[in-house]
Parts: sequence; C-alpha cells; structure tokens
Amino acid sequence: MSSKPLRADARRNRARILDAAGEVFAERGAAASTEEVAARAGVAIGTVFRHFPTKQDLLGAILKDLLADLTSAGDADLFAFFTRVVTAAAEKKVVVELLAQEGVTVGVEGPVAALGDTLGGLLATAKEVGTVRAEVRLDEVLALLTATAQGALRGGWSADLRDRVLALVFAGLAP
Amino acid sequence: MSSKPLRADARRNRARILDAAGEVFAERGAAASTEEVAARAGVAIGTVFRHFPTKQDLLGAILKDLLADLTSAGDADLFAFFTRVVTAAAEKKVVVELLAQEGVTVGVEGPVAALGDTLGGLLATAKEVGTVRAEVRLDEVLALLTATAQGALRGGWSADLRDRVLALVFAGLAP
Amino acid sequence: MSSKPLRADARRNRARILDAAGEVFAERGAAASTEEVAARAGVAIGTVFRHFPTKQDLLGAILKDLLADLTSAGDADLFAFFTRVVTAAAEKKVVVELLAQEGVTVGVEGPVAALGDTLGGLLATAKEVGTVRAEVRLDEVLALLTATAQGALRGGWSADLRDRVLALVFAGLAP
Amino acid sequence: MSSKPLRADARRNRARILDAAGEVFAERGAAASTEEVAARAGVAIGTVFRHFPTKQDLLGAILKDLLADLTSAGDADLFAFFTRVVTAAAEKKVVVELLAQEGVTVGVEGPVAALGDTLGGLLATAKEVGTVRAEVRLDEVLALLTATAQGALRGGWSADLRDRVLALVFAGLAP
DNA sequence: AATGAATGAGGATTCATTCAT
DNA sequence: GATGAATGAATCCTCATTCAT
Repeated sequence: MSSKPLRADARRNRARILDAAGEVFAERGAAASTEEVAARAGVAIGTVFRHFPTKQDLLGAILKDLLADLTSAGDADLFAFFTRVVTAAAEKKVVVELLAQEGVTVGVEGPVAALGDTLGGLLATAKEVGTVRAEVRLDEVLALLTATAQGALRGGWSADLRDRVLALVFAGLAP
Repeated sequence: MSSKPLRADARRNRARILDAAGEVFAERGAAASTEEVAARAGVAIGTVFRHFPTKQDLLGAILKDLLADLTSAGDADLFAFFTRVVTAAAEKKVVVELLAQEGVTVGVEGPVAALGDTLGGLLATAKEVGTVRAEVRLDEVLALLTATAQGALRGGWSADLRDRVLALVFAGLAP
Repeated sequence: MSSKPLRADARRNRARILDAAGEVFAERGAAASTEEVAARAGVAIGTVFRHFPTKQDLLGAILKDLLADLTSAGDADLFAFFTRVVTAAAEKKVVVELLAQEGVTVGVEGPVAALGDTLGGLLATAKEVGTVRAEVRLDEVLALLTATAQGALRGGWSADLRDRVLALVFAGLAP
Repeated sequence: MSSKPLRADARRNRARILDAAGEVFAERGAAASTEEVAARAGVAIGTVFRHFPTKQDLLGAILKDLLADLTSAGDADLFAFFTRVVTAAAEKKVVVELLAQEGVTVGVEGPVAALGDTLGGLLATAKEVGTVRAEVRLDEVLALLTATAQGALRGGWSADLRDRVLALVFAGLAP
C-alpha cells in the first residue's frame, strides 16, 4: 500500500510543499500557480513535480489530507462534527472547491468514503439518542454539510453568521 | 449612468454574446475561454471585448442578468422563491461560482441588493403569516440560500435530493 | 477543402513562419524550439501557434510544402528527379528526419502519395525507354531514394561524393 | 589513456547501463530520457552519470560498442559485411541516428576509422576477385552503406524489401 | 561507489487583450 | 462597429545534471 519510505529530507520537503500548497490554494483558489507553491515552500519547481507529478495530484493530496484530518478527529456528536467541518472549510478555500469537482478524484475516493462513514455513524447515533428525526437520510445530511461548508467558505461568513446558520440547519434536523 | 443608445446590430450582438456566455460558462465554468463565447455567439472575439472590455465585465453582466431574472419573477412565497433560486443555480454553473467571489463585483451591487430586498420582503410576509419563526434574520436566510444554491450546483444533486434538502432547510425555518 | 482565404498580413506571416521554420529545423533538426522559429520569423510565439496549433502541425506543413515542391517540378527523367530530390534533401534537414517518422503523418499522406505517383510514372517511362531494368519495382526505388536522401543529408556529403554515389545507384538500376 | 581499473561492481554496472541504454535508445530513439535508462539498468540515475558524465558520452559509448561489434565480426566478403551492417542498423535505432551526427563525436573516431579500415580491406579484396568494379572508391561505398543503413532503420523496411534494395546496390557495384 | 532528491533552464501551449484592416 | 490576426505573459511539465546522504 505504501511505497518505500522516503529519505528524511524528501519527507520534509513533501510536508513543506503540502503546507505551502494548502496555504496558497486556500488564498488564491485552485487556479494559483504551482510555481508559487514551490516558492512558498522554498523549493524549486522540479521538486514539487517530483513529489506530485501533476497539479491534480497535488490538489488531490491536499484534499485527502484535510479529509483525513476531519474524519480522524473522533467527534462523538453529529452537530459537533458538522460544525467542525464547516469551520475548517472556511479556512481552506480549496477543499470546498474540490469536494464536488470532477477533475480531482484521484485517490480521494477512500477519504471521501471515510467521511461518509463517519457521518453515517454519527447520524445513526443521533437518531437513537433522538436529536435527529428518524426519517432523515445520510445523503441529505451530507449534501447539507457540503452546501453549508461551501457557503461558509465562499460567502466569507462571519463566525456569528456561521453559528446562526448552523442553528437553522440543526433545527431542521431536530424532531 | 447609461451610455449612448446602441446601434440596432450592436444591441443584437450584445444580447447574443450574453446568451452565449451564459451557456458556455454554465457548461464549462468561468475558466472557459472568451474565444469560445465569441464562437458560440457567432461574432468575432473583438466584438466581445468591445461590449465587455474585460472578461470580468462579461461575467459580471451575466450575473447581473440572472439576478435580475430571479428578482423580477415575483414569487409570493419565500419557499417558492428559495426553491426557484436553488433550481436555477443548478443550471447556471457560473452564477454560483461568482455569487460570492471577490473578483466579480463590478456593477452587481445593485442586483445583489435587489435580491436581498426581494428576499427581505418575502421573509417579512412569511413571518407575518407564521410560516417562518420570528427571530430568523435576513442575513441567515440569504446565507442559507447561497449555500444551498452552491451545494446544488457543485454537488450535482438530483432533483429528488434537492427537494429533500430543501425540505430540511424549510423545516429549520419553520416554527 | 480550403478554409476561407486569409487576410493579407496573415498570409504573409504564415509564409514567413514556414520559411523560418524550414531554416531553423534544417539547421538544428526537429528538436529546435518553436520559440526560435518565431524569433527568426519576426513574430510572437502566439502567432506561430495560431497558424500551426501544434509543433507537429508545423513540421507537417513544412514537409508537405517540400514534397509538393519536389513533385510539381515536372522532371521528365527518373534520374534527374532522383538527383533533384537527393540534392534538395541535403539542404533540408527536417524533411528527411520526418519522411519516415511516425509522429508526423498529419496531412502529409496526400503529398507523400503524390511523390510516389510521380516516381511511379518516371519509373515506367524509364523502363520503356530501356534505361532501367524491367524487374525493378517502385518500392525499391522509393526506398533507395529515401535512403540516399537521408544519407546525403545526415552524412553531410560533398557535391562530388553525392554525384559519385548517385552514379553507383543509377548503375544498379540500369540494365 | 585508460583510467584506473574499476571495481568489480562498477564494471558490472557499466555493462548493465550500456546494455539498458542500447535497448532504450533502440526503442525510443536518442530522445529517450536518461532516467529510463537508469531504471532499465536497475541502477540509480546518479550511477549513470558517474559512468557517463554526459548523455552524449553515453550515446558515444553505445555507438563505439556497436561499431566495434560490427568491425570485429570478421566477414570475408564485402557484400556479407554490407548486409550485416544494414541489418544490424535496422535493430538499433540510435546507431544510425548518431552515425552522422555532429554532437556525438566523443571518442568514436577510432571505431569509425576501424569500420572504414575493415570496409577498405573488404573492398580491395572484392576488386581483386572481380566482384566490384575497379574504379569504385571507399568513400562512395561507405556513404552508400550509411545511407542504406539509415534507410532501413528509419523507413522500417521489411526483410524482403531490404534484400531487394541491397540487390540493387550490389548490382551498382558489380562490373 | 551508489543513491535518489533537488535543481532550474527550457519548451509547448493557452488565453486575455490590443490593434491594424 | 465588426473582424480576426498578433501579442506575450503565464502556466504546466520535462529532463539533464548536481550534490547531500
């Protein structure tokens, strides 16, 4: 599953590039140039392409990372999870740009599925506990999550507005 | 505020370009080339730039048009209006791409404000009639509308999914 | 068959580019950069790509041109034709590089076939007149022609050497 | 003239690289990447450059090898030798690409001269025996050989066509 | 000696925009 | 006003070569 372990410096560079790319794309959107990512990471352009043979691969890797982050945090509560994802999205421009996009599906199927699984588990629990209506389905919640995340990101919502919108959404899910 | 009246053929071309651009950008996103818009409109590239000195201007004009369309249709019901906007968004890729974007703010302040006004009026009525809770504020509804529209567009929701998501949203607004 | 006639300046540029490309590729081989072609032609790089959307297209066009030149000159004699082709090849590095190459088959089928036709006609005549043995086949002559042309080009033969080699070749064809 | 004796593994690697390079360049032409040669040889890219400081050097070494092969085989007959060279060329794409090229003259003067010597000897014998006309000169034969080899390679001649072309060439040399 | 990561110049191609016709 | 050719900066990507490990 994993190829041979990278040399220390290579691993360091990979991380730097990923960080830089996260920032750059968060600021300028996915249209930002790979050159700028390289500059921000403090490496030559060739190094970026050695680690991520294609711009798509780079974007995919970022998305994968973020999704993994979101999924692995282990919230016990659907609402808390929902809130966290939306908040994170607001900080990562790309994520949302990419989440539903055609182009970038390279190697993110797993992480995306994981997100769905996490959400599914939390939704089931929420129904049992009675904080969410029984007839609410997973795809609806996922769609609502994606939509809200996108809205928060692209709309530049204030923290206050975001909380109020989330309150409305949660009210819609409640019995 | 308005420039000199256009020649008949110029006015015709302007309309054609706007139509073509609407289609092209709806299909390919805002990254589609101006050249393709010109081709679809059946005019030369120079003509496009004569009418819209910048690609941004063209995008702005489309957005303005669409917003005007949405605003002027005169729905009597907040929910109907909400539904219509979301449905329209799903068909116009750009609209949503642009609605919250920094770049394209050229000349759309008016139309955006108009949309807010329309929504405000419908919201007030809904509160009076009692279909929406009294404490719900306009900016929340607008944010929710934008988010749902974006979700519908970029997520490629089916009509069925869209309806179910809207039901959840409306439930959140209801008393 | 032919698209709309080009504007005067466009036609002039197309010719310039073709000339420049002929020179550049003749000197440096097909690996020479399109940028250099543009520079030599005195146009911007974009202009080259407007006329020839791909480097391959440019190479193909050169080949086509040269083949057309060779074919249309109307030699009455197989040996004269053979000599002329070989001599021309020595001056056009690319031609030979391309003549048998896989990549560049875009739109040259016609011209190549024409060359074969011309050669076929001259061969038939030569057999009738008795300057070439009856059992010699067209594909052999074509192969010999290509080979000699390539040799002359890449080997950098002197005019004297070329003539002596041609004499040997012609001796091989004679009864 | 010769550097210090190589370590056993170094000598082994040199051979492997040369083999791999022969294959790769034969398949893809001289434009193939050094990286691929390294991969095929099962060594790291650095190792290739340690043995052959420049791509040109690598190409030169291959050529040298092949020429040595051809020269040392010891044919007793000019025609047999000629045939063997042409046949070999058809299998080694680079050889012919390189034989007359400017770039690659590093250290091949010797081998090329050796080829000339071999050919010269066979030609002299052939004249004595009377299978080749007395006035045929060495440079002509060498030129013809190179040309035919190139033709065979780049033209992708079938074995049958190759034989027929060789027959024509030999006829041209015969009294 | 070998490894393989990093470098960075170079090259093909695209596209918003300008301007001569 | 319309046309469409020309411009050239910007972008993605490749690959020979260097150098730290």
